[in-house]
Amino acid sequence: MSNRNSVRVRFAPSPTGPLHMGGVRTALFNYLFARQNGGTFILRIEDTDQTRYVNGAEDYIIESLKWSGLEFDEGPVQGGNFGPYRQSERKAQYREYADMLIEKEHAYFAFDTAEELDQARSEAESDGRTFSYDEHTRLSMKNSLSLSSDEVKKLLQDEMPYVIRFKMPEQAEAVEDEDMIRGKVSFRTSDLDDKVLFKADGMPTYHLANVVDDHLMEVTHVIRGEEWLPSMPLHVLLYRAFGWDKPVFAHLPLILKPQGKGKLSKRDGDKLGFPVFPLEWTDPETKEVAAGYREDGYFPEAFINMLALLGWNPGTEQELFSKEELVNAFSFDRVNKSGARFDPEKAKWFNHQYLVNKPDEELAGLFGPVLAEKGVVPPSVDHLTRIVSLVKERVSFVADLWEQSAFFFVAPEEYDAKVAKKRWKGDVPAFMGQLADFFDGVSTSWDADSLKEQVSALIQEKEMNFGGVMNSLRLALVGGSFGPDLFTIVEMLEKDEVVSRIRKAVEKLG
RNA sequence: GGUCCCUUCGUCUAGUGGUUAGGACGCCAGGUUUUCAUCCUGGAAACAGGAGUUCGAUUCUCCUAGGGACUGCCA
Repeated sequence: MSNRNSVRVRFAPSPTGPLHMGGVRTALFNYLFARQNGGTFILRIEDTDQTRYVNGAEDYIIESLKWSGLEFDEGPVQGGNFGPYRQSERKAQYREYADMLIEKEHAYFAFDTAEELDQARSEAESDGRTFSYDEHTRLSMKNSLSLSSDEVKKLLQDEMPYVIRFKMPEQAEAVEDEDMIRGKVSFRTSDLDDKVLFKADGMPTYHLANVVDDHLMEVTHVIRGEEWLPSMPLHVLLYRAFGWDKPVFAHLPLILKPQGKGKLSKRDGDKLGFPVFPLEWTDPETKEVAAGYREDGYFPEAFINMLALLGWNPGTEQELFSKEELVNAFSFDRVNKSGARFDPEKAKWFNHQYLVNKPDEELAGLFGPVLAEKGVVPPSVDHLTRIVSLVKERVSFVADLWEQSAFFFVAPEEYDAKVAKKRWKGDVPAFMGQLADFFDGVSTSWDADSLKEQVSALIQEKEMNFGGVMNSLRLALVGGSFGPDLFTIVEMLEKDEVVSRIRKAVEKLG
């Protein structure tokens, strides 16, 4: 590594489908660590499996990171000094490194067909064992270790398909590594098998490509999901076989499903009604649509904040963090070892916090398109801003502002039956007619305070029940028993509208 | 099955060899709002089990149980 002091980390997803929220969190922790250390955040596309490549997945990954605000410094879009950043475009070099290992006798050719391997596996299974391609079995398989050099030469000349396997050291030893999150993690080589490094289709496997690229790209810290922990010893051994310094590893805890067993999956989202993907995704094959946080109305800052607290905590009681605050506060010392169950309710709470803290003008701007969708002629910016300020504390999402404020734009067509039954009775209906006449006759300034004063006086004069009248008036104006201060509503609705809504209610409710 | 990782309220988590085991989400109750929501106050709610070390373990060690990941010419 040329420059040991500068931190270089990478997020290396495989374009086999939409990026999972767990993937975004992995990217986030890489990003935070890079920014905190003035380092470089790299995006590398690991597309070595041609059979699993999904169209549009790479664009999806890039757009997801962009939406999440995780800008990378080097990657397939903007390039960099260590490109290309797609493994398919680095294809040529991997063979060279595989050959290097063969030369050093750390790897060998294996000619076993998929069928032969399947057979070996099922035979072992019927014996109650598990087949492992390792020092005990490799000599009974078809490879350059078991065959004579002439035989191998001939097979190669005949263009017999083959893979290149790593030769796990025969001498039993413990492979240890100091993980940034887990501390010392140890495996015995005798438990490990001879993994394929180079496939018959001319592409490297993840293990080879990953180690070679991390080395070539001068990656200093490998921050990835816990699912990679079992392959850590192989990777350590590969670095050693190449004679390279290994990066520092950090294996992140998994994100588990909200209920039941196992890690979070796409199905959980469908079942429990929350997104597992940052952006909406339409499967190019089935046309199935999977929900996204963006489309569901989450703010990227809230999404990122929520994700950061899933597996990491600041050690203080602070829960709301801007991206900059996260960069400063983040530390691997405070990343948990155990998997974290995802809680959709808490995700909503985060969004609510961000929504409430947003300036009313900004929310009004975001609310505009929702109104347009509802066919409402948008009011002035000032008016809309005021409406938003009155109802924003009641919602978690911009789209929900509609149900809390629709009555400001559209007169109610229906009235909450329960409220009507409880309030709209006795001498109230008759009084409501008088109230409409009163409002109609108001010639003084139309503002909440003075209207409240006058109406209160009227109620007192007629010896009406204040609560009954107020709730009935609310029912007439709003259609239900919810919403902000009643006289503020009266003021904002303006005289004609208030009068007409009361008369309409009197007519409809009798 | 094998290997490895993990284990504090329902969930996310803080924490210490001696604490009333703290906070947040959610839930419940009361207050404010003559509505609803917000907000405020309060409440229920956890150290997986068993040994050992120790004057004393939730904290250290071991075992058990439970959970998870991996075990592919997938990543």
